[in-house]
Amino acid sequence: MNATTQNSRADAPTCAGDKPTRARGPSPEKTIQTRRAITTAALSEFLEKGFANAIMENVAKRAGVAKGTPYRYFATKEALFEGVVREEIAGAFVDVNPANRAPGEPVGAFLRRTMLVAMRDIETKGRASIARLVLAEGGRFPALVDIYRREMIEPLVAQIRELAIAAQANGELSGDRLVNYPQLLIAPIWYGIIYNGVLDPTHPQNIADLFEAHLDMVLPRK
Amino acid sequence: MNATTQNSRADAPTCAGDKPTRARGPSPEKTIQTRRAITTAALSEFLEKGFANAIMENVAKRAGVAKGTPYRYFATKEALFEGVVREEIAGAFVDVNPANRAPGEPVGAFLRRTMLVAMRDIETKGRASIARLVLAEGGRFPALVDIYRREMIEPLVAQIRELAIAAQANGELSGDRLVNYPQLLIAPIWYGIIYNGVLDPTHPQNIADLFEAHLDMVLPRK
Amino acid sequence: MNATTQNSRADAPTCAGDKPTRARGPSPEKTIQTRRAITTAALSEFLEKGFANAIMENVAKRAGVAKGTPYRYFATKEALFEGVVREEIAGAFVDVNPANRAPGEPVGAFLRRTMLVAMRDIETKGRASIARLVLAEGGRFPALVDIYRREMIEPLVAQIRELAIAAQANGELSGDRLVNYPQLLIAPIWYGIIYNGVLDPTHPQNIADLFEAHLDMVLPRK
Amino acid sequence: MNATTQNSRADAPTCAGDKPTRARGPSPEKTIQTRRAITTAALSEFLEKGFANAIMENVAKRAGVAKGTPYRYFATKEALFEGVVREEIAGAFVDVNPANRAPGEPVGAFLRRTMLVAMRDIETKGRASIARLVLAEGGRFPALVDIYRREMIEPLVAQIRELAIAAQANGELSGDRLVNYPQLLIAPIWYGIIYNGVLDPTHPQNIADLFEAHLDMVLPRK
DNA sequence: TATGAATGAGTATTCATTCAT
DNA sequence: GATGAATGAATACTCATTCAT
Repeated sequence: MNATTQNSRADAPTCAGDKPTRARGPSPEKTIQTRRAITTAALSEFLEKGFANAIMENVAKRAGVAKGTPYRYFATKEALFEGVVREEIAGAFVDVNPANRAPGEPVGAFLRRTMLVAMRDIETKGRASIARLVLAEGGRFPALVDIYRREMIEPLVAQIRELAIAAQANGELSGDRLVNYPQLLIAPIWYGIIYNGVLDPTHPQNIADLFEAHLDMVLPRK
Repeated sequence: MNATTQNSRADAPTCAGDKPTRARGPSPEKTIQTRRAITTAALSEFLEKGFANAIMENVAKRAGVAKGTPYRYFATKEALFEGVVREEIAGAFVDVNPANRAPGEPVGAFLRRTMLVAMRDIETKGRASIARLVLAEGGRFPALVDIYRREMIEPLVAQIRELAIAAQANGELSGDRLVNYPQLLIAPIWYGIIYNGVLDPTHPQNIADLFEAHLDMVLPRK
Repeated sequence: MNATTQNSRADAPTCAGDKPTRARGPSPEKTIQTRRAITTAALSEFLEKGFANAIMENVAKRAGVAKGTPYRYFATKEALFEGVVREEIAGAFVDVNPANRAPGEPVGAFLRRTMLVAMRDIETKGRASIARLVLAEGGRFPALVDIYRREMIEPLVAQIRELAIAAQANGELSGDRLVNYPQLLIAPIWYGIIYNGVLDPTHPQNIADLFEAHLDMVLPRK
Repeated sequence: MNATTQNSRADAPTCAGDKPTRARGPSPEKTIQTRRAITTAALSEFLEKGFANAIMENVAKRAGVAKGTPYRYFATKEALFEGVVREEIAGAFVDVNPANRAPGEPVGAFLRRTMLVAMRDIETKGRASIARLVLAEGGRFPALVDIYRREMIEPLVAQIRELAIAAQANGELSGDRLVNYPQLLIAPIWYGIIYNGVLDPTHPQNIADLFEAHLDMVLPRK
């Protein structure tokens, strides 16, 4: 807010006439950094422990701030959780916009070069973790699930339905099952997510491979 | 089921054909009733609130017993949770034993008359709920997941793999994707489970329909 | 372990006309046995854990009876404790009655052949344990301490005072310290009791040796 | 004692001779006050009730803090007990270092002007109470007893042994009983401690008088 | 008399949240 | 804005005691 007015104060044992280059007042950059440190720390904590077992003081420690500081950014633990997960959800969308399909490009090919590619790093980019968090805590945070559904699931399913229609039109697909149940296309991805996260974390499956095999069955190349 | 344990009184050696020897002390039947009341109550509580938010005293209240009574049966909240879920898991197995396939019966037909049928009541019989509980709490209860995987997932996937091989052999199935990834067959079920439980409980999908559509794509009739 | 004790009932599947030598109704001997089993068990439990940490159910188990049985003999845990300790106190008295001193026998000699001898088995006979129990729990059980003082300490100290007077009279003892503070004679015994029980149980002192050295200083032979 | 720790604020580098740099956060002095209030309260509670019957909430109340506050300083009731008793033990040592004996001063005289004097306020200074606490709870807190033995008993007994040797050398003492059993010198003190604390609190003995009479018998003046 | 299932008052402990500095 | 000491509601768990059988 008051840009460049305030110093971290510790840096400013300013006695008479000893004035720093920057004026006093809170530095907005620092605030933003602090906030990011807190959300990052909180995400880790929530991913590791789940909401109920996450401890606010741990979040503060991980972020390198005092116990009370997170409360300056989020009024409650719940608000922190929702805020953090909401932000992460926002960046996790997988886009298979039919408009990007090249003219004459088979739907299968299009999905392979877009969605399948996105699946390669679903684990490393944290998207799978967020999905698991939503699954585990969704029951207690319907608002979060609403966002997730609205921003992630529904748009994706809608795009897939369009693609299914196109695939039906160009003969790649026989029958209307995928048109009626476009979710069937992403079901293996969810399976991979829960398998790797919960069912058998010690023997993780490659989600992309799983998805590719599924594509091969449902939308065979050629 | 617990006939052996509970009838200790009825089995007791009686004299002139009349009343049992064991005349003193509390009745074992009551114990069994109490235990059942507690596990039932606990299951509801855990399903509603999750492990961390379940309150032992609520369990007792729901069961109509005193606060301390559940501790006579389960040493800790954790033991209660594991005990209850374990018992439920035991009764949730879906069996598609290939040995039950009629000679000459197409694999698709077999799956439709066994697995698809089982899916009709997956929600009402509590199997879906248990699956969700395992998903939500599995991170904190690896032992539970181990059981679930060992008793539910792995046997089922093994059976499916066998069926996939059979399907490949009799020409129902082209390619070996389902042989390599038999999980793909049940992925839609998991999707339905998490969809109905978390992603959009207000618009539940019919899991059987979803599964049937999937079967139609992967193992078309005729 | 308790097979022998507990099946007293199982051994008597008495049917019609098969009548035991003893009539029915409670056998007074058995009652007495049960009572003794309980007090013995309770003493061990209290000695091991102290009053507060002693558990009634453990007492019952050690005694080979059901949880409720001790309550038929002692109304409360406190009553059990007091009853048990009281009984033990009764049997622990060390008698140095001056009347037993042989005519002309030096007081020192008399004490060596009576009290010193009693000290040899103070640990093995449980007298030291009881003393420690009284010390540790006396604060919470003044009534117990009253008994202990009245039945053990005061009579003993009175006897010692008499002996001190006699010793003074016959020239064994110079000065009236032991007449005024007869407790000084038994102080080393108490020291030994607390040393062996609390201060350093791993290097127990021989209480009799300690007491003898003390006697040698205070009432030297010849 | 804690001068170093507590004056951190006063020591802070100040500018033109005015207010300290550390302007933010709670004051460390208050922390020290709180801690002391808690340990003091805890000591009273433990002395009155013993460990098992002491109630944490009472400690907090006595200290004038909230129920949770003691846990900021001591992780558990046990830690609080050990911490408090440990601190008290540290300040309770009775020193009769032979090096302080004046040249030519009789050992008896030395003990009268050092140890006997220390005995005058053994009850008022809380040393007797601590000893009783160690006696009563030592069974459950061996670590505490270890400290007590290492810091109090053993050094004292070692010093007494040295003095006994000196007394033997200068003819004050005949025989080697006190050299072999130096504990005999302090036995009356222990007797007084347990007598006043447990055996007959309503008729407390003057421990110093008791000890003096003992000295008179063992190390007579002149 | 004896049994042991059930009771529920009593307590240690945790941790989100507040607020004086 | 930031700090971290203090707060106190919430809860798991224990165990003496009761009483129907």
